[in-house]
Parts: sequence; structure tokens; C-alpha cells
Amino acid sequence: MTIIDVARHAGVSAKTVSRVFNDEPHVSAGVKQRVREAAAALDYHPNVMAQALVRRRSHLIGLVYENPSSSYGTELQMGVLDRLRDEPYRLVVIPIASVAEHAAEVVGLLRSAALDGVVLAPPASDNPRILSDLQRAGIRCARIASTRLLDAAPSTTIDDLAAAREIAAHVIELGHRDIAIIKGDPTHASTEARLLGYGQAFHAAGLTMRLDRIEQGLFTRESGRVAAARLLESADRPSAIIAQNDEMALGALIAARELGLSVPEDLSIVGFDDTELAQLAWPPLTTVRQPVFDMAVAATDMVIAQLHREQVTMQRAYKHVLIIRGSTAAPPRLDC
Amino acid sequence: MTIIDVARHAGVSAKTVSRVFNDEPHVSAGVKQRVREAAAALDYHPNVMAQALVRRRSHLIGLVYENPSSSYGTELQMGVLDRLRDEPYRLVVIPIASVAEHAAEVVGLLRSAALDGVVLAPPASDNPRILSDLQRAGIRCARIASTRLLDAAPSTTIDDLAAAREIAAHVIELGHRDIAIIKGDPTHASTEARLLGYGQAFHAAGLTMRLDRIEQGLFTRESGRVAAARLLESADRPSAIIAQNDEMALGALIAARELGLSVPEDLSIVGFDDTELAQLAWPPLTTVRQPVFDMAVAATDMVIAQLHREQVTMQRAYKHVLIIRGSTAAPPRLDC
DNA sequence: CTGAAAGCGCTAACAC
DNA sequence: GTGTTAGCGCTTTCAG
Repeated sequence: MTIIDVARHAGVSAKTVSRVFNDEPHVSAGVKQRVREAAAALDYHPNVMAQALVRRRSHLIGLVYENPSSSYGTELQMGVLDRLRDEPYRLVVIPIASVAEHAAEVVGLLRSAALDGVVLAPPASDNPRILSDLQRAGIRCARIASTRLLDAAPSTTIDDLAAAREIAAHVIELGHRDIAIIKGDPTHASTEARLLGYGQAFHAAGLTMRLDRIEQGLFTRESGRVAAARLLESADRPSAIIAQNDEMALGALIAARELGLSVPEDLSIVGFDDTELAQLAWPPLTTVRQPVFDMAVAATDMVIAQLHREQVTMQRAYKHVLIIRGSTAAPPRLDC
Repeated sequence: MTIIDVARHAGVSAKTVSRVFNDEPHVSAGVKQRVREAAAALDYHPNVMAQALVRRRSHLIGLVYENPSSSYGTELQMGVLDRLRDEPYRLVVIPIASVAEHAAEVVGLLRSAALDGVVLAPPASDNPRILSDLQRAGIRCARIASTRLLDAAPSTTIDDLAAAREIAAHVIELGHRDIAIIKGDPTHASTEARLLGYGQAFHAAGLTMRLDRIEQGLFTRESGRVAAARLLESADRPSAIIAQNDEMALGALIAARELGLSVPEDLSIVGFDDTELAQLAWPPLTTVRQPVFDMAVAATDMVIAQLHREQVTMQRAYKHVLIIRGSTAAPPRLDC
């Protein structure tokens, strides 16, 4: 059933059917009626691919993320879906195993998906190659938690440095002196920013950061578990662990449990992001909230605004909030 | 940049360029080479929408689910993505707030997304209207956890009845006699099946099911919390709660905590599905495992097989496994 | 207010 | 091996 069939059936031209279906003006009520009836009788539905070809719009918006299964990824996706509800755009999920390795191929992939626009999560959101390829390909984008090239494309941001400083300061204030850090994936820019933030808090408190207390993780639960196990297995173990996200903090919690340590009595643990995991963990995690859902809504909004050729906010900064829960307490007193 | 530009640049016809890009045979190596160079020089990328129009294939596969944010939804999606990796198909996420209410509009929505095929999760997977509309629209599908119309379309199944019977039997074996049930969304077929399974276990043990011990939930955490609160607030409270999924079991856990009850000492709680939540909860949930990820992989495979006109398995049954964790124990002894 | 003609960029079917 | 012709189903001119 094509537009031609409907046109014949209604005794009008194809163009008129097109007008009716696109709510264009200048169609008499009678004709409109006849066309609608003919379409209903023939169970006609416009061919979306033909429309896409001629309009040069697929109405597809992509979400690019390394690890969509994480709590962070879910929240992100829910934000995009929330903004897309009641809009004539669909969400295509584009998982990329390793953005750093495949940066050169990413935009080719997006192109072959015929996307009108994309929401870029870290670390793609900070990748200069991807950003410039995207522009050349004419694919609109908006970015989640960018840290650099802030005028290259619209982005949402948080102050990683300050957020990291605050959560480290909280741990220090509790009385901890021997504090270990589990870093995130080195290909994410926030890994460095957060580390610097922790460093500032240490410095302000007159503490020195011991490099042998910094473990490399990958933002995954398992990497957090392994890193924490390394830190906790020695007799000389830290009294607190600062993980660069909740997923790794949960891994640390699991490692502590495996070693028979109680949290927070023997060990304090903090995360970052305040994803759902943080409340679900036992004890619930002290962390710093990053409004991922809201950022995803805003980024999606920025993409749509571009597609509609509307005024686009180039940058939107979000506030973080320190969330104190049960995974932190004063360090154990060794000398009594 | 179109195929014509490349053809001109390489001094061949458009069809030849098409042949090269589609790896068709009968193109001499030299020509192939020239075409590739011309394409590279012009930064040519085939227009996917034009291909889609003429091939009648969008290479888009949809995942229809009511609540993609849940742990169950995430697992489902990861299964689909896993099967789609390295395939030239993309995943479009189609959340439907209430399948029961909008059944008549669902296929129109899918149609307007130009999907080649869809994976249907409950309760869409059991909806006759959706199934028949899908067939009329020529959209291939495969279903997750279907319970009926098993030859209407390919499906994956588990034995809800047996699984429910087993987990209820486990609770009964622990010595519980006063057992409450939190039902799931009544528009899902498994709600009834599982209830019947619990009933069979009760009957086999010579217990009667008290209707005033059956609460209606909606498969959401909050509905589980509210239902459990109702059950637990009376002085005459049950010693065990059987929830029809993990999400509601977690809600029950939260309700118990709010009322100062310890699990499993004062109250045993079990769920269903064995999603990630079950291991994350504290105490971890006794539940019955449904291999959602595997089922999603299989369903996606069934969709792809249809698109490739290959032989399709019409039904694939999965085994459930009783998983005993910390949320269940013998009931408290009242008489000592 | 309505319609005819001309594509959008690509590929199927057939020639040569 | 390679090119030609004719669409895919729709929308965009531009006439009337």
C-alpha cells in the first residue's frame, strides 16, 4: 500500500495525500476526510524510509557509551528516553567496547546507523577525534560530563575537581590519615580531574598522598574488587578507600567482606556518582551525587534543539552534592 | 557526495560502485581499486536511508519493554546487544508505559520506527493483539518468557509454574506456615502462573492459602514496599513473604527494615528472576533464577534468523534454578 | 486549493 | 565484467 494507492482510492493526487498526512494547510475539509477514509480502508501507513530519504532525517538519536550495563549507563539511558517521550525520535543504543581504541571508527559506525544526532557519554564526550569527525559527518551531538573542548559542541558538565575535593575532605575530617585511592579508567578525563581534587583536599589538610596507595581501576566493579584486595591484603592497610565511582566502591566493599573486614568499623569506603548502587549496597555508600539523569535529559534536549534549528545552550553546569551514608566513619583506634 | 560522484571520479558506472561497496562478485581487481580510491578521496559514505528504501530493510531491531530501568530490563537489553554485536543491526529501545492500555497503538509505533524486527518482553510478548498486528505489518518478532499462543511466533519460555512451586516449597520446608504472597502486575501472564505454582506447593504441603495474605503488587520496588508494609504492620504478621519478582522482594526488604524487623530472623523473603538486585540486596535474596540474558540472546537470534530467511526455532524452553541466599531461614519460634 | 513532474540515492533486472 | 534502465515511496518545486 503506497501513497499512490490511497490517492487513487480517494480520487486525488499523491501530493494531496501527502499534504493530509503531514498536516499541511490548503486542503479542503472534504478532501481531507476522503483521504483519511481511503487510508483507513487500505490500512495505509507512510513508508518511513522513503520519508527519511527525501527529508534527510531518520529521526534516530544515538546514545554512545562504553558500558551500558552499569548503573550509570542505565540512568543515562533513562534520561534520554525521558526526554524523547512524546517526541518523534527514537533511541538507538550504541555500545562501544573501547572508545580510546576505536575512536577512528566510531563516527563511521554512527554514520552507518543513519543517526540524526547523538548523545555522547564519557569518554567519547571528550574525544577530539570523534567530535571533529561528527562535525564533518553533519551529525549533531551533545555531551555528558565533558571536561574539555567546551566550545567544540554543546555539553553538560560537573565540577569533578571540587566534587572530588569535597568527598576526600569528608574522609579526612572523619580522622582518616592513611587513605588509599582507586582510580578509574585512565582514558576518561574525569579520572585525572578527580585525582587532582583528592590531592587538593590532602594538601589542604597537610597530608601527603602516597603513590603506593593509589591503585589503578577501570570503573568496573571487578576492577574495584581487585584493586581493593591488593590494598587490603597487606598488614599495613589503609583505614579508608576512596574509589572514583560507585561501581568500584562496591567492588571494594565486596573485597572487604571477603577479607572479613567490617565497613565502616574497620574500613571506610566512598564512591562517586551516587548511582542506584550506592543506596543498594550494604552498608549504603557515602558518595558524591552527579545528576546523570538530568544531564542526559539536557543533552538530549540540546540535540533536539539543534535538529529543530533552535537556539542551543552550549554548556550547562550541574551541581554535585556530597551524600553521606553508612560506609564511612572515624578510623579504628589502634592505640587503645 | 553520492554514488554518482564516485562513479564519475572513478570513470565507471554507479552500478559498479554499488557492486564494489556491496562486495558483489564480477568486478575486476583494478576497477575495485579505482573505486575504493575515488570513494576515499571524496570521503564517500553510502546513504543508508536510500539503501534501506530500496532494500526494504532498515537494519533496526526493536526491544519492547514496559520498564527498561529495572534490573530485568537491563539484563534483557544486554542480551540483545550481545547478540547484535558484530551484526549489521542496531538496537532501538521502545519503552511502552502500559502495554495493556496501549496494545492497539503499539504496532503503529513500531511501524513508524521502520523496524525490521522486534524482541517482545512481557507483557507484550503475550499480547494477542500485538502479535497479530505485527504479523499483518510484516514485522518479524521473537518473544521473551511467553506463556501462551506458543505457535503464533517464536518464543523463549520458562516453566513459571514449576519455578514458583519450587521456591514456595523451599519456604515451606524451612518450617513457615503463615506465608504471604505479593503478586505482580495482573496484566502479566506469569503473575497468574506463579500464583498457581505457589498454590500447588501449599496444597502439596497440606497448607491452605489465605486470600487475605495475598497482596497485589506491580512488579515495582515501591509496590513491593507498600504491599509488604500492609502485611507487616498488623500484629498478626506472616513469617515469610513470597514476592513474584526480585524488585518487589527488595521493596519488602525495605519495608521490613523500616518496621525494625530483621531478615531472615523475624521474616523470610524470597523473590523471583535472580536479577543483579538479588545479590546486591542485604541480605542477598533467595530467589529462582530465570536466564533473562540468555533468553534475550536467543530471541534476538530468532529475529535475525527470520530476517535471513533461515530455519527458525519456534520455541526454546529455559531451565530455572532455585538460588538459596541469606533472606530465608526457619521462622522465629514464638512458643519458647 | 490541487496536481504534474522531477528527483532523493541507491539497487534489481537486464542488457551487452 | 560492466553499463543501462527503471524503479523503491515519498516530497519538492512549480503550474494551474
